[in-house]
Formats: sequence, C-alpha cells, structure tokens
Amino acid sequence: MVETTRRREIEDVASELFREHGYSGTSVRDIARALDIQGASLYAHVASKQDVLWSIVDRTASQFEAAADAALADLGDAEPMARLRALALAHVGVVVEDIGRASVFIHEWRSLSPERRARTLTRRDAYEQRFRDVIREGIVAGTFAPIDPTVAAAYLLTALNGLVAWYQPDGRLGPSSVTDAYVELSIRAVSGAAADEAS
Amino acid sequence: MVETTRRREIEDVASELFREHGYSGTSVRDIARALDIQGASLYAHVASKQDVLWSIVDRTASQFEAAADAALADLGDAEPMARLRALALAHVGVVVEDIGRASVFIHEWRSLSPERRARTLTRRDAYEQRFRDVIREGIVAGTFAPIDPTVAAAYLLTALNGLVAWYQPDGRLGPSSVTDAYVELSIRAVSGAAADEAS
DNA sequence: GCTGGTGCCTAACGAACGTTAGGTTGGAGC
DNA sequence: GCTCCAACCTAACGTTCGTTAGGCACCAGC
Repeated sequence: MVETTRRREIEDVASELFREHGYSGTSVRDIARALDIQGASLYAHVASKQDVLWSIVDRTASQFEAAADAALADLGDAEPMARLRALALAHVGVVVEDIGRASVFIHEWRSLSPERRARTLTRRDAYEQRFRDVIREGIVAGTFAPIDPTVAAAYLLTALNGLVAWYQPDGRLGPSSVTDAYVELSIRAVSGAAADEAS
Repeated sequence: MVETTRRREIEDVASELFREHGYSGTSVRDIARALDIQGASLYAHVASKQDVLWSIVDRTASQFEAAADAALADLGDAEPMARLRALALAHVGVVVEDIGRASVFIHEWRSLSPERRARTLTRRDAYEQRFRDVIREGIVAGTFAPIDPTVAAAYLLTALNGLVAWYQPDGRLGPSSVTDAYVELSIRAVSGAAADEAS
C-alpha cells in the first residue's frame, strides 16, 4: 500500500477510465484489464476502489493549490488584472498537463465518501476564494466590471474547467494556443466598465 | 410505455438522481424508492433504465434547439452581438428552467448506447455551430476579438453549462440576476479588439 | 356486474459488483 | 542456498444490479 511505481500506474489508468465512464461506471476489473492483470490482484496495491479515487482527487487538489501559490508568489501586490491572469494561467496549466486527473478532480468528487467529500469541498471553496478576492479588488480598483464576485468567480472557474470536456492533448490545437485563448477570454469577461446595453 | 403523467414523474425524479449520482451511480431501485414503489414496478412504465436516460436527453436536446430557434427567429439579421446575446440568454434560460434535466443532458450523454450517443453528439455539434457562426461573423465585422471561433464557442458553452455545477434554484441568487450576469460575462469575453497586454 | 386497463406487488433470474483468502512465481540480498 | 518481498494468480464470498414473470387491487365504461 506504499507509494510505488505500480501504484502510480494504477492511478493513471484509473484516472483515464474514471474520466471516460465515471467512478461508478468503472469497475475494479475494468481497471485491472487495462493493466493486463486480474481484478483481485489490484488489492495488493490499493486498499479499495474508493482509495484510488481519493488519491487522485487529493493529489490533484494539491497541484491546483501549489500552482496558484507559485503563480501569486512572484507578483505579490501587482494589480488585480495581472494576478487574475496568473491565477487563470496556472489553473489551465494544471488542467492541460494532466487532463485525466483534472477531469476526475472536477467531476468525480461526488463519489467520495461523505467525509472526504466535505473536506474536498472546503479546499475547493478556499481555492475559489482566491478568485473571488482578486475579482473584488479589481472591481474596487475600477479595472473590472461591477459583477457579483461570487458569480464571476464561479463563471470563470467552470469555464476554465470546461476545457476537460473537449480538449484533446494530441488534437489540432496545441496546449499553449488554447491556454492563451482561455486566459484572454477569461480576463476580458470580467474587464471593463459596466455594459449599458439593453438586451 | 406511452406518455403518461406517471412516466413524466419518473423522468423527473430520475433526472434529479442522475444529476446527483450519475447514471451508473443510480440504480433502478433508487429511482423507485424516490417514488415509493418497488423497483420492478417501474417496468410497467419504462422499457429500460437506458430508455429513461434517453428520454431525458432527447427531450432536453430539443428544448435547447427550440429555444435557440425562437431566440434567433425574431431578429434574423441583427448584428452579431445581439444574436450572440440572444443565444446565450436562451441557453441559460433552458438550464435555469430545469436544472436537473439540463445537467443530465450536459454530463450523462456518455452513458447512452453508442448509437444514441453518436446521434446526440451530432445534434450538439450542430447546436454549437450556431455559436461558432455568429462568433465568426462578429470577428469579421470587427465587433469581436479575433479568437478561434471553435475555441471561443467551446469556452462560452461550457461556461454557461457550468451553471448546473453550482446554481440552486432556491438559493440567495435569483434566476434573472444570475442569467443577466452570465450573459454579460459571455458577451464581454468575446467582445472588443485584441488585448495586447503581455502576461 | 362484467370487462379492460392501469398501477402496483412479490419472487426470482443470471450477471456483475467490490472484496477477501490463500497460494505461486521470480528476482534481489545475504 | 535460503530468505524475503513484490507482483500476480485462482476461487470464492455476499451483495447488488437490471430485468422478467405472474398475479392482485382498483376504477371507469358499458
């Protein structure tokens, strides 16, 4: 049950299967088949199926947090737009780097046990709070349009997370061009004065 | 197996359960329990579990299409920004009106049988094409920033769809204020000239 | 007062589920 | 040459899955 190469392989193929068919839609024997071993053999490496999900979610949560920390570290008190840009860039970076794990983190936390689920939601909320804060500061500074920071942050994060729904690492669009476009779209969404156009 | 009130009730509770636990994570007996009947009794009303999912997805797909049709009908050749605004408003409208069914349509199409899945994806692509088209026109007209219309349309649609991840019909935010904010954020994301800011 | 249909029941089916127990293999270290 | 350990095996467990079969209660229409 310790951290070995094999254990990591299991989480990798499990991420991909969970992403495609969901946690409930993936059986232990499915994961084993992808590794060319028997279902029961998996239990030499993991304590339970739930344990595999938890490892993936927990590790990916840490990656998102670390990326945000690093992004903000070297521009401490820069203006809100630069900080939001850095946050968005870091977020998309984690998603693009390992789309399987990111997808599981984003969608499959519902399948966690109640306690782990609650703990994960708390972390997610703290993470989202960084976005809310910088958006609020930007509004106060007049850089961003006056929109409820909670709604704006939710909009931006789900938009960035939406990448996992369609992005293919070996598709026609390279990771950097998609990343740039996503960051630019996000910045522009919250920028500027209030639009006074009637619908 | 014909369309009755009871059949509709089944789809309603199934939508909510599929939304919360996914298609695979919801058993026929779960659906029955929510209706206070036995699992086997459901089969007096539906042909199969898959059949319930298909009804929900199929009907919701039609709702999105009809809403888009209606939105564009009365402003045929208006300028791109007005058309995109109408499309976004219509989309969010369908989502907010029945968030359970919308959530299932958006996330659970993977659990459809291969043939139905393919058919649904084709419809989705045609729907998304409307967004791509109007975005392309807006870029040509100079109203929108020059971003790959495919990326921009995917960004916008997943952002709007992201509403199902957090919106609660009886939460502190009313449907109209959230809808307005979402439309405004979306319009601004694609509007304007190219941002020439370095990251 | 019989008929038909709707809506539900219990009982059961074979298959698949997550998981446990106990055993075999093969290579590394002393 | 023996020990150890990681990695895998087969067999089986109790449970839950989607689904079928057959039957009963109620109510409307003739």
